[in-house]
Amino acid sequence: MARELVRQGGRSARIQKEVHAATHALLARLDRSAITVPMIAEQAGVTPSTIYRRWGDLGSLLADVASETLRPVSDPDDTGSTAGDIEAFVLQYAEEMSSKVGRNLLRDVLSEAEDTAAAKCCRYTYDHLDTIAARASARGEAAVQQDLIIDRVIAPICYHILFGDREITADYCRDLLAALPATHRRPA
Amino acid sequence: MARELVRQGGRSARIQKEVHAATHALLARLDRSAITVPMIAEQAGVTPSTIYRRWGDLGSLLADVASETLRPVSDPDDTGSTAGDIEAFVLQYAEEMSSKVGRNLLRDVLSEAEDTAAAKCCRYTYDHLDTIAARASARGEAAVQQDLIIDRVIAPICYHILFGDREITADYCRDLLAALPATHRRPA
DNA sequence: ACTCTTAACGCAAAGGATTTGCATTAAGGT
DNA sequence: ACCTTAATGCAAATCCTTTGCGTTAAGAGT
Repeated sequence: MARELVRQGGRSARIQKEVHAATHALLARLDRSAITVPMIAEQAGVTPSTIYRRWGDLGSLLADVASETLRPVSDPDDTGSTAGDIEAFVLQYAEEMSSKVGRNLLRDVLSEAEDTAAAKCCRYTYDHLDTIAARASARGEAAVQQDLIIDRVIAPICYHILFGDREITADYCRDLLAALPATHRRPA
Repeated sequence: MARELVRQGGRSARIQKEVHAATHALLARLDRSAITVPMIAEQAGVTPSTIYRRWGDLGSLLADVASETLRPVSDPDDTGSTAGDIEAFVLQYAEEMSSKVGRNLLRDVLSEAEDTAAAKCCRYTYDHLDTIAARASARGEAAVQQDLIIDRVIAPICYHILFGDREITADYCRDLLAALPATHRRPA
């Protein structure tokens, strides 16, 4: 993970953007194992030593980029009901993460010893559930139990993606959702 | 992950053992990020190129060693009841995996693109549950639902270890177990 | 037991990646 | 506008990784 910079404006910010963009571009057309720091540096128009000094090594840079990629661009869909919001969010999460690129992003984020990137990604999930919970309370619906959704739905999805011991289908996700307490699921 | 060797006896086997042992020894006294292939090679008394040719890179070797380390040395404890067996197994799993070394092993195993090591580790868990299930059926107890234990207990434990968003305590594990269907838990 | 084939290894040179010292540039504060 | 120093660029030094070629020994066949 990148250390926090003291100077965040101008050149530093521009270089960070260039390096991230270069990494994306390379990830899009090359296998992860074929990508090197000097390659990224060249594509970004910086010297390798800049990347080494800011990010430490390739793994940290990839983790940083991955956690940035996984940052949600918008709030989860508002379907009108809490159960619907949760289902929509979970299905989208599962689809995104179980794809080949999603699995790679997950791996990059989780394989760093410094778990800043992992914490960031984890927070995105909690944030989405917060948003859904806020809507629920605005509608006067029962409170959303975040932890239960993480433990009973998100966690098994991640487990199977990482260990590769089963396919993540929409039906499987719906089964997980159906096993939640009644306040969190759609009426059957 | 190591490719499968055509010749498995004599020298090859000895070298594999030496390299694994050397990796263990280094892992025990150095930070993972400080370990290199040449270091392992020297400690094992082989040339680096041998390691590169057999394992490909450091990550694959570490994944191989980690999956070997995680191989269980014995069957799960027989506590006399299925619920007891499950609880004992889960608590031990959680303790082993949530420790610093356990977390590192998990990371090493999961960060490889080739998921042979991950599949191996995953299988160990299933095998243990199989053993517990066989005992249950020998005792005439209800069948153990493997998948349910993976999804509802093992998966959340792994999720929180990997993302670092909460401590894994014995109480937390027991809470997960208590939420299982009655046939899988201890009487309250 | 002996031979044969070739997988796996050791060695060393070549090719890259990573680190580091020093000069330069430019953020952010005065 | 000036000053301090964080962050970068450059290049040399170091270390890791790959590769060609000769050697060793595993496993099959006789």
